[in-house]
Amino acid sequence: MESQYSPAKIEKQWQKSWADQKLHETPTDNSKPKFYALSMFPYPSGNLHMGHVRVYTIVDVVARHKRMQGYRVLNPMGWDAFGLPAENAAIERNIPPATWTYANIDQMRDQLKDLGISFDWEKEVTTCSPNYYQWTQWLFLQFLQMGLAYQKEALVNWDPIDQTVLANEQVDSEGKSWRSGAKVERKLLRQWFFKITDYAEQLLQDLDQLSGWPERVRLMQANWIGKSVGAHVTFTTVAGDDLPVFTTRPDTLWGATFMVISPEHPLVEKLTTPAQAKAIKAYQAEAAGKSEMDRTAEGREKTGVWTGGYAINPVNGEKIPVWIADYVLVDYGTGAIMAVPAHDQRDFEFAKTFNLPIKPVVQPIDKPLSADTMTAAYAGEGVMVNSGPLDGVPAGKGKGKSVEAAIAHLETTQKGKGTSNYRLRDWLISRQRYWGCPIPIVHCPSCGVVPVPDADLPVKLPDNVEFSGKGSPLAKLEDWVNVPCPTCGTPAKRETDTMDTFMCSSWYFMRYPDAQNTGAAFDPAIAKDWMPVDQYVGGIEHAILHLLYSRFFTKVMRDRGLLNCDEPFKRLLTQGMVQGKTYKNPKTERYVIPQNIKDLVNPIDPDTGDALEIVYEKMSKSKHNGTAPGEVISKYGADTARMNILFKAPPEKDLEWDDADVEGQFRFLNRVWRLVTESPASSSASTKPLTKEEKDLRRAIHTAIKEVSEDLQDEYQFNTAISELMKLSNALSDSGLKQSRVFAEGIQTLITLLAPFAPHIAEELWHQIGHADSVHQQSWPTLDSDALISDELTLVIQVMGKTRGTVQVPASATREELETYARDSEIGQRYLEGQTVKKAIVVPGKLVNFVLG
RNA sequence: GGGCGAGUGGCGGAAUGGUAGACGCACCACACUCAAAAUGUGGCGACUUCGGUCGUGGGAGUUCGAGUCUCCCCUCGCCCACCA
Repeated sequence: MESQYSPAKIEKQWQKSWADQKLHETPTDNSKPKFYALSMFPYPSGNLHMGHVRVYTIVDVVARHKRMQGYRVLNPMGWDAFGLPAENAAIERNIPPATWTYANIDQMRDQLKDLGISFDWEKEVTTCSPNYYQWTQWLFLQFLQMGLAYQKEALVNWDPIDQTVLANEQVDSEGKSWRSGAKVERKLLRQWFFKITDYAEQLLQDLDQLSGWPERVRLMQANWIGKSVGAHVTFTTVAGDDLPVFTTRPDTLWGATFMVISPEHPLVEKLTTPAQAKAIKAYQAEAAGKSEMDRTAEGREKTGVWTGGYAINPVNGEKIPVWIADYVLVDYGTGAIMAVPAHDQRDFEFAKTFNLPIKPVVQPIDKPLSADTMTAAYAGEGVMVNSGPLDGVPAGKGKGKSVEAAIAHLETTQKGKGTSNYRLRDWLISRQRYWGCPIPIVHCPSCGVVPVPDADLPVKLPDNVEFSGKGSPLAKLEDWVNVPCPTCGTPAKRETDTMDTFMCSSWYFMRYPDAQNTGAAFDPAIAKDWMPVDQYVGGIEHAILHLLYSRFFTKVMRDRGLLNCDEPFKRLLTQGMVQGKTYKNPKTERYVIPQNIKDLVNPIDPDTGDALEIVYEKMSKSKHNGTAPGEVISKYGADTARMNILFKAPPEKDLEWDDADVEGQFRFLNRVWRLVTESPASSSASTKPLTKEEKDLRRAIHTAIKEVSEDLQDEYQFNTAISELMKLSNALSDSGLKQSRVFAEGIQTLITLLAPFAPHIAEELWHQIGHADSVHQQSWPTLDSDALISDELTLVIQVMGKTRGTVQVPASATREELETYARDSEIGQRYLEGQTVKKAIVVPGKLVNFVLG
């Protein structure tokens, strides 16, 4: 029994035992309440890193705790397996993407199993497997049927070397492709889109339901959706074409002195006069070469060209010039603005640059504005002037009255209407890539866009593809591309674009509860039972895209009758980054490899002799600051790795990983091991009343139950939960009550409370103290609140709000008695001698504060 | 420019308006050892005339009492941003 704690020996053994017992399989017994624990599934890069260890450990503690609380828990895992790295591997190493991906998955699955995470592997999903992407394709067709998937010409990032579209995230801040390094072009291409904008208002409104989400994630989503309230106003070109604009300041319509439309606006050509044609063409060409990043950079000088054309202001019939400028974006609003230089800073700068008229229509009460003397646009309060029917209306903060009045005027005169505009744009889902889910569409010369019939799904990715790195390999496969039209049978061509991988990850959590279903994406009854996810855990980097897309999918599936929840994730925990310890030379800005440093406390650069700074930064090879989870596990065991990552910081905060700290956690587990294994196998079965020492120990035990339970209840505070376990362990060691039944209760409690955090050692010790069943199938310890009651309490004595000392008093003392105890105590006498007590503030159970006169 | 967070010992971090620094790391001393490691015990905010005094980024305020609440300022981090 008194062997040494040897994680290598026990961890493998228990992992196997749990798998054999199918301990983590999702129960099918619906009598228990459900709890769906979900962690963001990883991209199978091949190696687990510390960030993975952190998420999956967190979700595992939650899942194990919920099981012990009597829930039926679903804790699944899968692989976000499509994506560029597999194609790059194929190009660089001549390995098929599938082979590379599946090998990585096998390796990472083993690494996850080494960590002892209680995933139900029966529910595993892999997005690149045909039995998964068949249903991604089916979902695409549902969207198509619902009118939520469409094709349109769009300006996209085009890499001229690799000949593919790139996502915005794949273009660096200098507008270059992350892979080829080529300057990315803006190219107008026919692409597939999802109409997420139809759900913009719901996606915004329903953020209010998400009280279990971090406030900042909700704000980020709200920012991203970017609702602005204003009016849609139709200007007319002199030639008679409608030229609508969106504005948040319809009250300033009378101050519009020119219009600006984006260089890509469809009316540019028609508006341009022959004299201006050359300048316009040149400007358009220049704008096309710039990435959106370049065009929208702050502080840029205003540029633009007059088309030579004019438009009519609908409210006053004024004829105003129409310019093009790249600060107006084609895909925001209507791609055109009315410019009110007197009250909008951008318009003001533009007017100053090109010497265009400025006409104030809001006058501040105190000092009137004049177009000649203004140095900046005025956006403050005032009274409407020069604005026809609006004259005299107050324009204030929030622009209240004047905006309402303007909208009312526009609506009665039918020149515009109040509306909202969103920053959110439709989701471009097509990619000219091989390693993605094929879009199940056939383009037929006579029938047009034809969906592949459900019975013919999945449209499988062909094997034996050549990877050159230039363009989409699918487009070059003649015998794959050429197919008969599903409708008319005449020769037609397959869609060669694949889907954005975010498509695959937008519904994986709906698939998990029914992961093995071969006849449907999921059984709606099963999905309705398990959804929504009760606790989602993942990185903050997905705060916008993945979470927004998943929310969108959920709403669409609900509208399709396949789900009955509005939101997919009831609670969200965004865990912080795991940073590594770096030794940085502040002079040379270089990172020094730790092995070269002898003194780890006051390190010196071995090359230059400079003192090094210790800073924690994101783990990366170039900084020599990565620690592979496998190294920690083989040296100290998974339990120590888990404990350290949970203890070092609260889950939402960035965590500074230092290999040296691991020792501390290993020491703690060793102490627990010795505490348990060196205790007598049986304790006295006495029924005598408890001694004071026993009562004290019992209070420590139940305090631990209370604190750990609370730390796992609302906000997850694993770090303080573990410190409570340490306190309990210390209390047991210090108690000297090894023979007592209370001590036995303490040991049993300690092991049970420890189980979610360090599952292997808890299981081993549970068996060592004589149990045959699994600790993970025990009920979570129940709190005996009577055990928390103490006969005595420590009364704090304050004088004028300053703490002067404490005194032990009976817990039953009344207010008056507490005051007397404090006054008569040594401390009280010392500080109150010769003083007049004006009043005494008594906080029962806490303190007495004497206010002197 | 707009919005949201956060600033506590050498370090990570604890603190329902009520003994600031729990728990741990590092460090120091002692015990055990031929020695080291491991382990155990004790110490560990600063100043101090050993009575105390000061101390949670800075400044004011509310309160019997403020790390915590209010206002102003500083610094750092994140999100959005020529968004009409």
